[in-house]
Order: sequence, then C-alpha cells, then structure tokens
Amino acid sequence: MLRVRFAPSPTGYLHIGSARTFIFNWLYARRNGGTMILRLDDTDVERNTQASVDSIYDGLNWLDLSWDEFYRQSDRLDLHRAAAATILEKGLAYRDFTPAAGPDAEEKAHDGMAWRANPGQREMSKEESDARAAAGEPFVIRYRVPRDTGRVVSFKDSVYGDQSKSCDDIEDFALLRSSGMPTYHLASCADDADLRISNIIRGQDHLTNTFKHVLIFEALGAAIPQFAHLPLLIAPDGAKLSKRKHGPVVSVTTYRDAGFLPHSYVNFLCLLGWSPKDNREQMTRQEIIDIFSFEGINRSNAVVNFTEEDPIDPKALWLNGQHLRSLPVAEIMPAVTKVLETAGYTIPTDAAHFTSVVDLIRARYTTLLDFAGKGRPYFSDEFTIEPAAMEKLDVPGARALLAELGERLAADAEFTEASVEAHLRALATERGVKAGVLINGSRAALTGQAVGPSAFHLFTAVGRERAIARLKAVA
RNA sequence: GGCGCCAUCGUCUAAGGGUUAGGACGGAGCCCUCUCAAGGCUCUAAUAGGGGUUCGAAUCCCCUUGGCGCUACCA
Repeated sequence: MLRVRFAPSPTGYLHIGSARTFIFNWLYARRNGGTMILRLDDTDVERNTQASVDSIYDGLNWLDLSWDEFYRQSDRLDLHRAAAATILEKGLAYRDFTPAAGPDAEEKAHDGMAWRANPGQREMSKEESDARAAAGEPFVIRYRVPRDTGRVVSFKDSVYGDQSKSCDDIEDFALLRSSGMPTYHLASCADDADLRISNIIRGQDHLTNTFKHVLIFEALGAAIPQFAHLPLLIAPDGAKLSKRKHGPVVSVTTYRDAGFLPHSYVNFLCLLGWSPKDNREQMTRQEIIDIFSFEGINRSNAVVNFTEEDPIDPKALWLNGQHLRSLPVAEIMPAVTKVLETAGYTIPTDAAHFTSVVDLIRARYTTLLDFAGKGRPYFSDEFTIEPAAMEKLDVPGARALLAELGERLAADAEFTEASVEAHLRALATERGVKAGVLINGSRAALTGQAVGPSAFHLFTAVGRERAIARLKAVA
C-alpha cells in the first residue's frame, strides 16, 4: 500500500518550496493510486502559530490540492514518548544530563574535532542514570550511535541513488527534549512508522538527516520507507529562499494575489527540478499525473528567477499566459468572474456574451488581474483615456467623424461586425479619409486604449448602446 | 573545521560514451497586421578548470574550484 505524507511545520506562511514538495508527493500518490497524508509537524511549540496553519490550508486549497488523511503531531505525543522509551529500554539511547549547549554550541564544532557526544553521559551506569532521573534532574534522551564499529548506515534514494555514511560521522542526536517534547527526528520517524508511510518524499536538506532516521526506524523495529529527496529551490543569489531576505516571492499567496491560475502555478512549480523529458512545458494536471516519475527529478538545486524590480519569475508569467489563452474559455470563467467581483465590477448578466468578451481579450493578458486592470473598459463605463489613445482621437477631424459614425450606427437596427465595418468604411470613403483613422479612433473611443483587439470585434464586445454612447462622447 | 550532496546557455531544462550539444523563458530581429498581443520564422547564449580511461568524453574515474545542505534539547 503506497502512502506518502507532506509534513510541514507550521512556523510560517506556506513556502513555494513546501508547496512543490506537497505537489511531488501528491503526484506520486495520484499517479500510483496511493494515499496522500497531511501531517502538521508542530512539535516546536515556541514557533508554531495558527496563522501559519491557516496559511498552509489557504495555499493548498488555492492550488486545488487535496489530501486523504490528516494528523497533527501535537495530538500524538504519547506515541512519540513511548517510542523514546522503547529505544531507551533497548539500550539504544541514553539520558544526557548536560544542560542545553545554547547558541555558542557551534564554536566547539569549529575548534577542531566535530562534536559527537557530551562527555561522561553515554557511559553512565543505568543505576546512576535512573537515580538522577528519579531525583528530578532534567535530561535529554540521545541516540547511542555505534562508535568505532565500522558500522556504515546506507539507503538507496530514488533521486540521489546509493547513500552511505559512517556512524563515526554521526553525532549522538537528541530524541526527546528535557521538556518532554520529542525532537523533529523522533516525532517524524515515530509517526512515519505508525502511519505506515511507504515513501518519504521531501527536500534535499534532509538528505543527511536520513542516516539518523534510518537508525531510528531500525531501533523502532519498523520497516524503512523508500526515500526520495528533492533538489531545493534557491534564489538567484544562490541562497535558500527566505521571506526575510527575498520577500514575498517565497510565499504561495503572492502568486494567488498576482492573478495566477492555480493549475498554471502548479505546472510551473513542477518544472523546477523535474522534467517530463519530452520538451513539453504547458501541461494539464492530468498530463502531469500521467507522466510523473522520480526518473525526471534533477539532482541540482533550481533557481527561482526573479529580481527586486520583477519579483515574479518571467517563465511563470509566460506559462500563466499560455494557460490563460489556451484553456477552454469556460474553464477560466470562474476565476475571471472572481477577480472582477473582487475588484468591484458588476458581472455581466449575459453569460454567453461575457464569455465571448473574455475570449476576445484573453490572448493579450498574462494574469487574471489584467481582466480587472486592462480589461476595465470591457466591464465598466468608468475608464480613462490613455495618452496614446488620445493621440488617435486628436487626429484632425477624427472626433467629429467618430461621433457621426455613432449616429449612423444608432440609425441602423442591425449591429454586427459586418454592418459596423460597412458603415465605417463607407463613412471613411465619403469623407476621403483613410479607414485607419476611424478604425484606430474607434478603438480609442471604445476602450480608451490605443491597443487591443481588432476594432470591429470591439463594437460587439462593448455592445451597441455603449459603443454608440462612447463614440458620441469623444466629440 | 568534519561529513554529505551538486555542477550544461543569464534562468528552467534535454542529451547519460559517437548529435552542428536540443527545447523553453528572457533579449534582438523579421513575417503577419487596423493597433497591441497571440502566432510563425531567424538570431543570441552553455558542458566550471585540470588530469586520466577510451578510437571517441558534456556523459565514466581522480584532483581542484565553486555552490548548497547537515553538523541544536529548529524543522
């Protein structure tokens, strides 16, 4: 039975790297008929926040990602403590009564030898250890990593291949804190074992932690899951993406607020560190599910391309534009409607007409926000005339001609692309002006913009009454 | 410092012993055209460096360099 999990610690907003980890887990589960589990790894009581939990839900919901089972580590502390007790009883761990090292702990690692264990703790007799614990002295439980035995821990990673590390290079890591709370390593492994996780798919920052985890699984007598580590997402400066240093680019909500289609953004994230290997880039969710495998995952970190001026990866923008214009138009209507509603527009009551307008303008837009911005004249009468459009209107005689065109259209019951074109061209011929003057002028009058769709399409998109009124208004 | 991982155009990537090292984004240009997009076409730009192995290396091995990760009672 294939079971995967996404286990974020709720200490901040949903990070795009985390979202991508969720996605790869989810793809693997959906591809292979497995179970997707969401588990909140909230053992760091100090740093957990409800706002962060909400942000994780918000982000995943927006991305249209789902899970089948849900757990929270804080509900499972008994399990973790029992696991620590089991390992301690087996003699594979010991109590360490040394006070917490604090922030300057790093120094001891730099003055030559790497830290492996605190002196005198590992060797303490069971009697002394039990007595001091019974006396209420605080302690941390550490794993007793085999020393000088030549023991090598190894596992095969689905992405990085065979991995091995000598136990002599692994320090006696903590399992249970003096507060009685489990550490990440213990809680994670105890839960993975209990939840029968078959595949652990997570960031490469955990690659070297995996040796410790293998040791814990063994101590617990649990089956060792199959591991797959993912290359990290990094900033153009090579550093790990962080909110503090890189700002909103790291947060999933930024892309939602910037008008991305969720499926497009997932598509983009998938392309960072994974490739279908057939040059495809724009893919539907189903296409990605159908082709996803660890074979396509890269081993080197991927740079999210952005600058301070342009906080969004240009390729993400391009891909969003591709989805926006090539999806069946009906599929984007709910998102467009929502954006317009949020921006305070009145949604057109004629659904068919509304859809045709969206279809007309979407090819030149890249995000949903464009419908509320550049799309304003199509959905509202309150729009300004841009300078470039003003130039088209200020062509000598243009305004009067446009107003006259408006009158002629008003006098004709027929109002189609063809009938409008006929009137416009006839008027231009009669007055000896180039049709272009009226064509470009019409676009300017109808939308306040010098650029946009074919002028004749514009008339029907704006609608008869509005078009006539706007033509007369420029006179 | 120790240990581990990684290294192809500016960015995302393909090629995994034999290719003019391919595609995409970005940038430049041309075509299309009532404008702007879209679309089509062209150009731009890469195997980190050095040694091996081999008839032949981006690809396998070693060294160097660089980057990243772990080295906490954070995850």
